[in-house]
Amino acid sequence: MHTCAGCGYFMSYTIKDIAKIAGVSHSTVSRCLNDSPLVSEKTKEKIKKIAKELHFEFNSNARYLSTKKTGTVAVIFPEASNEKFMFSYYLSLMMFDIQAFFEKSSIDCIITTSRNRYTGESNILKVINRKKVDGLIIVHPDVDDDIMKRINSSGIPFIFLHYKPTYKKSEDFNYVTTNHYKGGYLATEFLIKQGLKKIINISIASHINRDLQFEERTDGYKSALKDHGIDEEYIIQGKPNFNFGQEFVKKNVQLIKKSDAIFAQADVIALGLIKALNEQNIRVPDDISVIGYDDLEIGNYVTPALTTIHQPVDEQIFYGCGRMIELMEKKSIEEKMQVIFDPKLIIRDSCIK
Amino acid sequence: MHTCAGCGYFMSYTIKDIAKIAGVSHSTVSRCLNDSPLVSEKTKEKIKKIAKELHFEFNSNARYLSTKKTGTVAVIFPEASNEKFMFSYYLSLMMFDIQAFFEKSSIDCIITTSRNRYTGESNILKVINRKKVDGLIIVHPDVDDDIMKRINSSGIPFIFLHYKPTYKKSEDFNYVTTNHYKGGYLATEFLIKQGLKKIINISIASHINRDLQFEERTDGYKSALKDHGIDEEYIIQGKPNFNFGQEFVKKNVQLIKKSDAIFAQADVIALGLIKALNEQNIRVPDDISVIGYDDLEIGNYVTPALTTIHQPVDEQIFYGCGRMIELMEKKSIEEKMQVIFDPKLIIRDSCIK
DNA sequence: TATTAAATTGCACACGTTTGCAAAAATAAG
DNA sequence: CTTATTTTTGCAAACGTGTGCAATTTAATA
Repeated sequence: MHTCAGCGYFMSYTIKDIAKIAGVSHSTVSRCLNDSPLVSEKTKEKIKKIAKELHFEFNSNARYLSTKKTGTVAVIFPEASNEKFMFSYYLSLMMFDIQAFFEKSSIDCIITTSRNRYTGESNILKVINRKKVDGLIIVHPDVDDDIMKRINSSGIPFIFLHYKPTYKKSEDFNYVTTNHYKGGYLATEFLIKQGLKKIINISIASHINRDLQFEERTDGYKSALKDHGIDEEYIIQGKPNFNFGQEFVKKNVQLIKKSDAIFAQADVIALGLIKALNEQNIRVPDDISVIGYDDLEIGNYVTPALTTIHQPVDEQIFYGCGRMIELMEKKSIEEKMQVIFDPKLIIRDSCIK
Repeated sequence: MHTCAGCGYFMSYTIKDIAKIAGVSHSTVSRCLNDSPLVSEKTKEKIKKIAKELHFEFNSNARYLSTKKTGTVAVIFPEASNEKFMFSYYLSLMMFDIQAFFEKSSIDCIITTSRNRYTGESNILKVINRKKVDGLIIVHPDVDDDIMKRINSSGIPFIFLHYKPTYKKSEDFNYVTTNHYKGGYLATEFLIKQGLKKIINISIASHINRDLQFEERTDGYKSALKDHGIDEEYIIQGKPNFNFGQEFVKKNVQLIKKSDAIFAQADVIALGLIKALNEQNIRVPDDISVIGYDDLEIGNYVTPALTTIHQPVDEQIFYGCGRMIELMEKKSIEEKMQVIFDPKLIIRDSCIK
C-alpha cells in the first residue's frame, strides 16, 4: 500500500496497477479476478494474491459501463405521511431484513421513497434512469399509473413486496403479499368463537390511495359474521395511528359499552384503544376484547398484551428478494411470481378466553 | 421516445443521442446540461428542452469516471444483534429521517451494517473501495480500530452520527452526539426532586463494545445523588431489551418494594419494567416511579405513559448530515465539527408528581 | 468592409472495466 | 526438431461522461 504524493491519502488501486505490479496486461488481471477459464491457474493465483494484499475491489462504476450491472437494488417505500409511526416502525423492520437478505449476495440497497418530498419528482425513475440500480423492491401500495408504465417498459426487474400492486395490469407483475380477506376472517371468527357478537370493525379509509387491503379485511369480517349468523355490522373508517384509537374511545363510550369486541385493522389503532380503555376503566378483555392487525413487537409490551394477526413478513422477504436475485441474474424470466401468504392468528391477552 | 428493435423496451438516452437529435456535439450537450458558461443561452435552452422531453438523466456510473462523484452516501448501522427491537425501532427512525434529509440534495442513501453478517468482511471498506459512495454517515458506537484507520486514510469524508466514536483519535473526527452525563443527571435529579431517594439505576454492560454512553449516564446518576446528599447507590448492569426489564422485576420484587424509583437507561427496559410491575400489582408511579431513556414513540402508548430522556435526534441529523454535504462539496475542510447536544427531560405519567 | 477580439463549439483523450480477436507461447504430434 | 494444435496473453475498442485545447463562428472595432 502506498500513499499519494499529492494528497497524502492511501491510493486505491485499479486493475492496471495490479497489471503493472504483476507484469501482465490489465485484460489478464480482469480475467483472473473474474475467474475466466481463458487464463492459466498459475497467473490466476499470482494475481489474486496481489489483489488481496492490496485490498483491491473493482470500481463498480467502471464495471457498469461494460457489464450493465450495478450490484445495487432500490427499495421503495411510501412517502412519509402523517402516520409517521406506522410508516417507520412497521416498514423499517422490513428495511433491515431486506438489507440483510441482499447482503448474502453482496448486493447493496438504496432506500428511497416513491417520490421526492420536495420536488415531487419520481425517485424511482430517477434511480433507474441514472443507472444506479439493477432492480426494484417496491414496498408501496400505490405507485402512480404513469410511473408504473414507465418502470415496466424500462425493462428493469421489479417486484412488489408486502403490498399487492393496484395497477390495472397488476396480474402481469411479480408480487408477494398476504391474504387480507383471510386475516379479517380469522380475527373476526376468533372473536365469535369466544362468544362475542357485537364486534366493531375499525377499518382504514382507502380513498387516500388505492390500497385495497383494508377493504379486504373488512370483507373477511363481513363473511365471518355472515357464516356465523350474525347480522349486526359495525364498520368504522379510521386512520392508522395511535391517536385515532384513543380518540375513538373517548368519543364513543356509549357504543363501546354495549359492544363485545373491537377489531382494529392496525395494531397502532388497537394500542390507542387499549390505552384509552385503561384510562376509562373499561377493562380489557373483561369488559371488551380488542384484536389488532400487523403483529408489531410492541403488542407484547402493553397490558394486556395485544392479540393480533401476523403477516408473514419474513417469508415475504425471503421469497420476494430471492426472486429478485433470480431476475437480476437471468435477464428474461417470463412467468411472474405471485405468492399470497396466509396470515396467522397470534393469541395474547387482549381477548376474552 | 422510441423502443429498441431487439428487446422491445424503451431505450434510455445518452448525451450522444441528444447531440445527434440537436445536431451538436456531445460535449456541447454535456456543457448545456451542466450549465456551463461556455455555451450560449440559445443552445442551452434547446438542449434542455430535448433532454426534458426524453426524460434524460445522466448515467451516474459514467459520470463518476470523470467527476469522482457518485451522488450516494452510505449510512452505517451496527450489525443486528439479539437486541433486534432496540436496533430496529430506534435506529430505523433515524434511517428514514436521514434519507429524507439527503433527498433534498438529490443524494441517495445506501444502507448497510459495519460488517457482513455472513462473511465478516467490512461492508464499509467495500463500498468505499468499490467507489459506490461519496461519504459515510456512521451510526455505530464501535467501528474496529483497523477499519477506522483505513477509512480515515482513504480520504472519504465521514461523520459519526448519534454515537460518539470510541476510536483512540476520535477527537480528530466529526461527530454529533448527546451529552449522556447530563442525561443521567437530569433523570436522577428529577426523581430526587420528586422526593424519591432510593433510586435503582439499570445501566447496560459495555463490555460488549467500547460504547461509553451508558457509563456516562451512570456517572450522571452518581453525581446527582452526591449533589443532593444521597449516598445509597443501586447500580445494575442489564441488557437493552424488553425481556430484561420484565425479568428484573420478577427476580427482584423485594428490592423493588423497598425502592422509590427505577432509572432504566433504555426505554425498552423501562417498558419491560412497567409491564411486569403492572402484572405484580405494584403500582406505577404510586408505589414506584420509573424513568426511561431514548424517548421512543411507544413510551406514549403504555399505561402509565413513560417519563424519559429525549435525545435530540432530529437536530443531530440536521447538523450531521448538513455537514456531510459540505464535506462532499468542498474537498478539504480541516476543522472538525463536534457537536454535543443536551438531552431533554420528557415528563409523562410514570413518575410521581 | 476588413481586421481583431470574443464567444461558441467540436475534437480527442481520459476515467476503469470487459471482451472479441489476433498474436504469442506452450504443448502435442509427427 | 519441425509442424500443427491448443492454451495463454495482449491489443484495441467500447461503455457514457467531462474537459483542455484548438477551430470555428459571431460580434466589435476601425
